[in-house]
Amino acid sequence: MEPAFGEVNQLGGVFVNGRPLPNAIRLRIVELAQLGIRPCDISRQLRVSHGCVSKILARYNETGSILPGAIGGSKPRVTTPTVVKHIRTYKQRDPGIFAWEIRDRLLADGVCDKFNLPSVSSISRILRNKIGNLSQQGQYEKQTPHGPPQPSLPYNHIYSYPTPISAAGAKSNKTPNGLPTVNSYVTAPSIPPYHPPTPVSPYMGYSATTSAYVTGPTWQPASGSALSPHSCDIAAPLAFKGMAGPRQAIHPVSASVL
DNA sequence: TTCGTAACGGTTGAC
DNA sequence: ATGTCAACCGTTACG
Repeated sequence: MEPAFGEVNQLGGVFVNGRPLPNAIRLRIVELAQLGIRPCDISRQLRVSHGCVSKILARYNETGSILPGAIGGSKPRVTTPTVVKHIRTYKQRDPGIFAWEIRDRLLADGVCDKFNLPSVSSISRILRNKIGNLSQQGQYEKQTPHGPPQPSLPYNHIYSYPTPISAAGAKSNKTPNGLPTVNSYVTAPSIPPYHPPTPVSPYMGYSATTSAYVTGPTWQPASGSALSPHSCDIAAPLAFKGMAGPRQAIHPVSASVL
């Protein structure tokens, strides 16, 4: 269960333990830094620990992305893209093939050795989840081992912001009623750019300050920064220029195919 | 005083 | 359907 309210840090800011700061704040941190504000001042102003400011800024400098890293999941240890590809081929050539036969073939064909040979149940799962109806394949093509570091934009209903860029983060995967909202942030422009200050925001400090809502011109991050080169079109994703570093800053749009 | 970072308690999600 | 576990989270405290 997600907490309805977060905890309060030493600076009076609200956070949810174990969860990333909302993108609105992450973005604000970067914006302020680009405006020349010192990290320690950003920390105080936004009531985010300096450790966190430091980390977000460092990551931004390194990857160009304000997004948190991919949380959870596990790397496929055996079901690499190559393996999946072979399994698909076997299945295409012989739709009636059994998982254990596929397993044997992977070994026989040298696709896997005995150490990385998927179990029969893994193969079954691949068949089920990644290949399924062979007529509509292809969606799983060329994924990095960990898949796209699915920017965990989700969650956020507890921090909901009225800032213009909230489009980038104000999205929850599972709505309270359990409806899986799909990629709402991609189509974010459809949401009204400005709700008046939300009364629900637990971020007291943030919403209280005058600078909080980055209203109007103020928020325009200087000259064509990486944040929003063009203020036109899709608001959200622009914040994430995709110079993929080691961490692979993936563009939210491309990351959310489905 | 500022800032980088390890330790910590926490959540997540592919397997 | 459920449990495991390695990934990431932000805060705190130390240097």
